Amino acid sequence: MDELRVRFAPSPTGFLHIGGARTALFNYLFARHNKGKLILRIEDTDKERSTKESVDAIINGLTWLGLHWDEGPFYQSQRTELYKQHVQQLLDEGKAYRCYCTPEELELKRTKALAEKRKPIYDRTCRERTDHPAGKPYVIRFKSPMYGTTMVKDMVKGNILFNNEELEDFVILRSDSSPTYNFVVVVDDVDMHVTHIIRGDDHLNNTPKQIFLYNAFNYPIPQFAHIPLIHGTDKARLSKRHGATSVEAYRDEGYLPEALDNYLVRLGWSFGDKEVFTMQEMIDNFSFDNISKSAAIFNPEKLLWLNATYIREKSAEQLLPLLEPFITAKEWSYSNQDSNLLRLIDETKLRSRTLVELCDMMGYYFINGSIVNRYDPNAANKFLISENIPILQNAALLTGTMSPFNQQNIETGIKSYVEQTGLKLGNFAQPIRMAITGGTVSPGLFEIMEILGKDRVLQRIENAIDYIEKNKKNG
RNA sequence: GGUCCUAUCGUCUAGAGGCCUAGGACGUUGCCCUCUCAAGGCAAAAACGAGAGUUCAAAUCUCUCUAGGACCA
Repeated sequence: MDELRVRFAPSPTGFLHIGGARTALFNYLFARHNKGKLILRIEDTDKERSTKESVDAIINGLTWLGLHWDEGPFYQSQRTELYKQHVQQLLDEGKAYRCYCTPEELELKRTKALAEKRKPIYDRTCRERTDHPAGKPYVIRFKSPMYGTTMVKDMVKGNILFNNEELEDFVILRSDSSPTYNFVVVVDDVDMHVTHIIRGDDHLNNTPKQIFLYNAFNYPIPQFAHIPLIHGTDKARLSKRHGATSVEAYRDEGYLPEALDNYLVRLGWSFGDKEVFTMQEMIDNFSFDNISKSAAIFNPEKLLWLNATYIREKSAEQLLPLLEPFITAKEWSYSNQDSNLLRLIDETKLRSRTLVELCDMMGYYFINGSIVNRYDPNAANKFLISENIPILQNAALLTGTMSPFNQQNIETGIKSYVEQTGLKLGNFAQPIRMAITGGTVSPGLFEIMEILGKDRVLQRIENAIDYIEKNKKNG
């Protein structure tokens, strides 16, 4: 069994969030780098909190991120028989025992221990008990070693030594006969022949207990890699309070999966000064030698920058299908063959950091009638004023004479006009930009004019003049 | 409370005792380019948590403290 096998084992109790996604990514990269297998295991033993929606969110999120698994998804809820067998096995071998202590008794022992400044761990009352009082509820505890030390060898943290005296005879089966987390994880990892366990370092303290169980099952201890957690800006563990933390939310906000993957891989992992990675480069270079040991704070600004970088690198043809859901959400329509739209995307993409921004910035193109009701109010107040009526009128005149109406002609036409009149190009251009796009920000004016076409440009300039005159009367 | 982990610019990080006057990236600021906004180019500000020790030499090794975090209750 020399095949390397790793697993990603989320609980379906929420959405696939950023931290989970990064754990999945590291598992995926490690598996691919080493030509191993990635197993997806859904840890849905908590029936109260596990939902089907959450499972779907995990699967959709991983798929969207391009993190493909080789086996599974396996569901713990369907493996209860296996866990029962393993509990029985430990019982039969004398490695576990029934404990009849009641919660009240345990609480009493704990407070007493605390008062006497002893460790509040289970005192092993039932460890050697041989009677089985009928009808009395019990839990099953594992017989932990009482002395000595346990070494966790971790690819990230190094060797960590735990004192066995600190660890208690932990419960493996609750009184309602449901198995506990530490037990189930080990049974599954043994059953699935997992060789490397890559998970958040919130599990580090569970590891010695799990090592006891591996030993009890005579299974070789897997290699561990406990990766540091991701924190929010307030340094607390990343949670819903920190805004969008689910992978699907980022998708819906117009982020590209390659940007999110790239951002996440650099959170805790580095490869010299390199910042931008293709998936293949990540796979080729990934190793636990360059993982940092400390928690990382999630920085939305840098993710935005990476997303912008990836958007810029895509062609308009690649971008258009990605834009589709955002465009249709606004009830705009378009044709895939529209070369003007493709040109506009190419121009606008270097001004947008997300697909949502990109889509929003092209609104003036999708509207065919008047855009007066889309005017940016501040910009309209500044540029659509009586003093600018002559500029707009002259722009309309110029536009009317240009043939063919293309970027080149528009540019030379407008520039020579501006030169003759002694105006500044900026003073001339902004009112026109305002009239035809509804705002003060857009790609190059001459190109936008060509892309919109002569008819729409003329129409919108007229609308703008009307708007000014109407406002004059009202004001 | 106990156990465990962690500690370099605001943030992600490079750094394996001398290549460190601490490098890169995001962000910030200034300048250039320019029809607006971006992009791009150039430049700047910005960090080794504190204290002891080891060493000729410490961001790097050791210890203590401090601060964060996680787990167990």
